Amino acid sequence: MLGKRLRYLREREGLSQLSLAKKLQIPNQNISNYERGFRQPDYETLQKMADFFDVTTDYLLGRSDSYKKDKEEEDFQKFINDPELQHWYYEELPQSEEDQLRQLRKMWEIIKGDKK
Amino acid sequence: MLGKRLRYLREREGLSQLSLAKKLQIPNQNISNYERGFRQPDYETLQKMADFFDVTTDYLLGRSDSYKKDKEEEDFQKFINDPELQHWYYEELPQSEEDQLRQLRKMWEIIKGDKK
DNA sequence: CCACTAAGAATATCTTAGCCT
DNA sequence: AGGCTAAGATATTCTTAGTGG
Repeated sequence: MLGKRLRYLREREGLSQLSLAKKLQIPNQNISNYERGFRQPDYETLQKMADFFDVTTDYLLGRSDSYKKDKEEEDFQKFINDPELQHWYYEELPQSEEDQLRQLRKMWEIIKGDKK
Repeated sequence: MLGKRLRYLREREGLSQLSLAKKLQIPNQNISNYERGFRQPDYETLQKMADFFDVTTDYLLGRSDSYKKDKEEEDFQKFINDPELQHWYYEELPQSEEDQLRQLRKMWEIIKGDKK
């Protein structure tokens, strides 16, 4: 199933196996093997592909027919990538990335308010 | 990252590695190795885990902090698993599963109407 | 009971090169 | 170019115990 999705996405972008391979930093033979279902990429490569095509791994694996990321999650990602936020937040409190994320998520929950 | 998520979900359910292993039909040593990040399950097992805990693979892999499936997709899944639908649809037209899915998706788009 | 460790066996993937259209 | 195939080398996972809390 991953093979079909991968081929679909690649051709959709008008890319050759080789050009995609270069972008993903892997040999083009691997792409061929993945698309034909002869090999399964390791998780790192799977996620590279998901990132590159901007889809979920569930979509790549054929678990979901929707390529879209979770809406809420998407909104949150936009929130934490807001330049303004970065300006007043990140420079203030040096702390672990995990703690930052947890804190930001709480703030986000508050900001979006009663939508919950 | 998968390890953390897996352990979290398992303990959340109050399961031992052994009991989870039995449910997933794999040796309990594998669970231990996955949780500690020494091994990576194949995609089949990954999806078994996602199904069992009812989360996305993106969540398991740590790509998403949201465990929730895409709302739209979830609704669609409910739709196609509706017993009534199965009754009047599946028995009528024998065709490939892919075609069925494509057709059902179109119907679903129509049914949910202007929500789009 | 529960989680972790070890080591050989089994499997899968990677790499490199070549072939076909 | 673009895509596929082959085979040895490499790396990973599985299996089957066994250890310790």
